[in-house]
Amino acid sequence: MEVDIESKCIQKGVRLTEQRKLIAKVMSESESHPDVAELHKKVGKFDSKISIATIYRTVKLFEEAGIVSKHDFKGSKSRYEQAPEEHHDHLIDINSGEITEFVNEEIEKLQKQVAEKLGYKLVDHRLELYGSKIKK
Amino acid sequence: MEVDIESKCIQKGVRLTEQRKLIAKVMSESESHPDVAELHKKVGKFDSKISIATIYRTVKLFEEAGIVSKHDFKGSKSRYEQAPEEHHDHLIDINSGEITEFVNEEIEKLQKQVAEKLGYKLVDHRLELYGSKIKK
DNA sequence: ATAATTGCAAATGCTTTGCTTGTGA
DNA sequence: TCACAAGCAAAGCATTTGCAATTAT
Repeated sequence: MEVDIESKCIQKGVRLTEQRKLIAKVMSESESHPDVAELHKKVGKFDSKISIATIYRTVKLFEEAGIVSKHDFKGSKSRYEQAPEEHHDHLIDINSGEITEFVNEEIEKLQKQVAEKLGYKLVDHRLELYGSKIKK
Repeated sequence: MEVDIESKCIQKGVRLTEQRKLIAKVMSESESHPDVAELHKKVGKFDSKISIATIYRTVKLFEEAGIVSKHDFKGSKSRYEQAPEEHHDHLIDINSGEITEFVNEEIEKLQKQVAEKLGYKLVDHRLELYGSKIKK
C-alpha cells in the first residue's frame, strides 16, 4: 500500500493548506498521470476559487520534496504522478496516450554498466518506450 | 562518412535557400548538439540579417524531412543534431552538459521485448543517461 | 503574531504565425 | 513567373513571479 501524499507532506515538513490537501487528494486518486490543466480542472470541482498558479507552485513543491515525480513525455505537457516506492519506467501508447509502467532489472543494470564504461557514475536516467497496441 | 545536410535536402526535395544552406553548414560543422539560440548566433556570423524565426522554421523542416533529430533533454531547451545513419542514445554530463553518444544492442533488444510482452509494437523510444564524471 | 501561502494579473521564455516583401527553380 | 521562403513583429502557450490579502502554526 502506498502512503498517501498528505502523510508524506507531514513527514517531510511540508506545510499543509486546504489547497495542498485538495491537490494531494486529487493526485492520490488519479490512476493516470495528470498534467497541470487536468489537475486544475479536477481540483476545481471541490474548490472553484483555486488558482492555476497554486497548482503549479504545489506540484513543484511536491516534486522538490520528492513526493511526486514529473515526466515530460514526447509531444505533451508535463505530467505528474505520486513518487513511486520503487523505480519504474513508462511505455506510452502513441495512439491513445495511455501510459503503462514497467520495470526491467536487466535494462537497469546495463544502463549502469554503459555509464561506467564511459567513465560516468549514473545519477539519473530516462527511459520511455513509445508503441502501438498489437491487435490480437 | 556522413552525407552532408545540403545533399540530403536535394535528395529529399527540400528547396535550398541561402539561409537553409547556411544553417545546414553550421549544423554539419557542429560537433555538439546546438539549440536554436546557439544556431542563430553561429549563423549570424555569416548573415547577420537572418531571423530566429527562420532558424525555427528550418530546424522543424529538416526534422520533418528526417534530416535532423530533435532532443529534449531534462532541464534544457530543444537541441538538434544531424540525423545519424544508425541509431544511438545519449549520456548527459549533469555538471558540464557534455553529451556522449552510445549504442547498446542488448538494451535495444530488451526494450523491444518489454514492449511486446506488454502487447505493444515498439515504434520509438527515448533513453537518456544522466551522470557525473568519475575522476581517476 | 508572523512567516508562509494564495489569487490575480502581469511577466517570462520559447516557439509559432500573419503578413508583406523577396527569391529559387 | 510565381509558389514558396524570409523578416519582422505580434501572438500563443505553458509556466513563473510580484504584490496585496489571507492563513497555518
